[in-house]
Amino acid sequence: MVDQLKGIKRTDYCGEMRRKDIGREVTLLGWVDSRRDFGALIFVDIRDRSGMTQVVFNPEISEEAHGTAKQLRDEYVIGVVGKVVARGKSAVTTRLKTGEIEVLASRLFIFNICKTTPFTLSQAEDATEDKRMKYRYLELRRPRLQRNFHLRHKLTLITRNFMTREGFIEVETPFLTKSTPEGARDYLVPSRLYPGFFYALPQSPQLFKQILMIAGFDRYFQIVKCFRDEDLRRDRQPEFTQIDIEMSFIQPDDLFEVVQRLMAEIFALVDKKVTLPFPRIPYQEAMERFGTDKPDLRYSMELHDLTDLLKDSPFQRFAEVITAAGGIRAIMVPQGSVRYSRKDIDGLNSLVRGWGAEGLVTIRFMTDEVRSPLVKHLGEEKCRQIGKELGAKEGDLVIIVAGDYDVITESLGALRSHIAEEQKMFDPEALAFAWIVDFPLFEWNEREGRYHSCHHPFTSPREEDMPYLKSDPPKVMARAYDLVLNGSEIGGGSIRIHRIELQREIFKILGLDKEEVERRFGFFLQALEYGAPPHGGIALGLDRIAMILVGESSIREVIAFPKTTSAQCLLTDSPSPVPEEQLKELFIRVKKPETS
RNA sequence: GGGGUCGUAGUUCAGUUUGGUUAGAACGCCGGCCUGUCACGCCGGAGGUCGCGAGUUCGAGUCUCGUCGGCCCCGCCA
Repeated sequence: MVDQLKGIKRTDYCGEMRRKDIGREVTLLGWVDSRRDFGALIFVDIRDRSGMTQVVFNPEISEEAHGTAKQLRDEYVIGVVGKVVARGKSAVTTRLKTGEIEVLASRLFIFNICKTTPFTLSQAEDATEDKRMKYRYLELRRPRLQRNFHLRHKLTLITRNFMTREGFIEVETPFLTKSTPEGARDYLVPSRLYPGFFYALPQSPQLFKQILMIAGFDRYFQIVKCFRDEDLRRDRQPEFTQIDIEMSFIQPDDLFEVVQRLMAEIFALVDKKVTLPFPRIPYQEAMERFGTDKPDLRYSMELHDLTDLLKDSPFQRFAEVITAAGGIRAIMVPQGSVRYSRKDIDGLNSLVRGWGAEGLVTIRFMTDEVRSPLVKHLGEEKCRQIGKELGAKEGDLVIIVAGDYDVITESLGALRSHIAEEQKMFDPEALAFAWIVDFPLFEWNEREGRYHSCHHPFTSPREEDMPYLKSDPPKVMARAYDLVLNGSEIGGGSIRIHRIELQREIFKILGLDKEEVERRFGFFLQALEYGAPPHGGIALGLDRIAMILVGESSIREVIAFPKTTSAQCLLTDSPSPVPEEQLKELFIRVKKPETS
C-alpha cells in the first residue's frame, strides 16, 4: 500500500522546471496539492517548497501509475517519475510558474497518506488563527509561509555576510544569566544546584556586549533570541530575535551609516530601493508633528497646533482648555468630508475618547459651505481661517481635539494612523525610514516617585546637557536613537556610558542605592574600571524587519512556532504543569492563585 | 488588569435585529460517471454538543448572566 523510499532520488524541485527541461525524465518528490480526475485521465498538482508542477496520469503511458493515482488524496506524500513534456497550446497556464510544461507520469510512489486536513491548504481562504497554530506544520506547508521563511533565512544570511564584511564578529552570549530587573519582567530559570537561586533569560545581551567592547572586540554583532515576560501584541512575542550590534570608538553617525547600508541590502532582497541617508527627526518634533515617537512617514496628515489661533476664542470650552494650560490641535483629512459620514465620525470620536480625550470637533469644507458645530460659536470666517491654516480645500475635513497637551497629541496621532490605514492613504509597498533622535534621558515615574531611564541606564547623556544632570534631569537629552520604518520601531540604541563616575551618578539619579547597584550591576561597574573604550550600538528587531520585508502585518507570520496573545503555544500546548518530581529537584513548591 | 470583537458542519460563513416546524450555503469529505483539466464538470450521499455552563420562557443558535478560547487595542514592553 505504502511505498518505501528505497533508492528514489529527487532530480528536480517541482517549481523549477521550464521549457528547457522538455524531454528530460525527472523524479519529483512532494505533496499532492490537488487532483482532477477525469476517469481515464488524472491531473495532479505536486507541490514541494519550490512550487508546483502538473503531473498527468494516462493509462496509455502506465496502467499501473494511473491505477495508483486513483487513490491519491490531498497532501499524500508521493514520488513521480515521468517525462517533461510541453503543454498543448490551449493548456498552457500562467497559474503556475511551470505552466508551460507538465510531467507525463510513468511511475507513481505513495510514501505516506494524509488525513483530511482541518483546513484547506491549497486555497487562500484562511482558517481561524487558533486552528492554524494548532496545526502549524500544515500552515507552514503553505506557499505563503514557505516564502516568508525563505526570505527570513536570506535576511539573516545577508546580515551575517554584511556584518562580517564590515569587520564585525559574531560572539554568543549566555541565555542563562543574571536577573537585572530594571526593565521588562524576566523569565526565570531555577537553579538545581543552588536552591532558591535563579538564572534569568536575557531581555537583551546589553551588558555582555558592552563587556565585549571592554574586552577589545571593537565590532560585535549577534543574531540572538531575547526574552521578555510582558503582554503580547501583533508585533510582540515573548521570545524574539535581535540583530544586536556594538561598536567601539564611534559617534552615532558611524553607526547610522552601517545600519543604513545594511537596510539597503536587506530590502534589495525584495527589489526595493532604500533612499539613504535616512531622515533624522528629534523626538520632540516627532511628537508634535505626528503624535508618536514612531511616525509612519509614508503619508503626511501632520498635526497642527491651533492654540494660538484660537487663544481669544469666544467658544467657552476652548477658552477653558487654554486657561488650563492645555492646547488645541488638529489634523486635516483630504477628502474626509466625502469619505466620512456622520456615523463614521462618531466612530472616530469614540477612538479619541479611548485615548482619554474629551472628544473631537469637525469642520467639513463643502462646496460654498462650511459645516461645523463651531460655526455658531466662532463664525464661518474663523472656521475658514482654521481650514486655511491646515490647507483644507473643498471636500476636506478638519478634525480638532482640545485638552491636555499629551492626551490630544497622542489621540490625534492614533487617529492619524487609523484614518490613513482605513482610507488606504499610502503606498503599502513604500519604505519610509527615519532615525528618531534626541530622546530625553529620564522620564518621571509617578507611581514609584523616581526617575526612570527612557532607554536604559547605560545610555550616555549628551555632552552639552551634562551640567543639568543634577539640577534639572528632565532637561537632559540622551545620545539615544530609534530606527523607525513605516510606523514600526525596528531598532533602538545609544552611545553608552564608558566612565564609571558618570555611570554611578546616573544610578544615583535613578534612585538606586549603592548597595543595590552593587548587587545588580557590580560585575559591570568593575569591568568599566578596567579601560572601557567609548562605545555604542543598537539592537534591531529582526522579526519586525522580516514582517515588513515579506509584507505581513504580524510577526507571528515570520516566526515558525509563535505564541498566542495569551502567551501559549497551541501546537505543543505549553506552558504546562510539570511532574512533582521535577519541582522537588528544583526546591520549588507551587502556590496557586486564590480563585475567588 | 481593562476595553473591543469574533466563536454555528472538516473549513469559510449566512441565520441572532423581532425567540417558534426538520439550523442553511459554498468549499471540503465519501461513492459513481467522465481523455485536456487547472475553482474541472455531472449524479448521489454522509456530516451539527450552534464554544462551555447556568438562567428567563410553553419553547433559546437567537434574550440575560457567567465562563473559556482566538484576534485587535490600552496598561505593560529599561
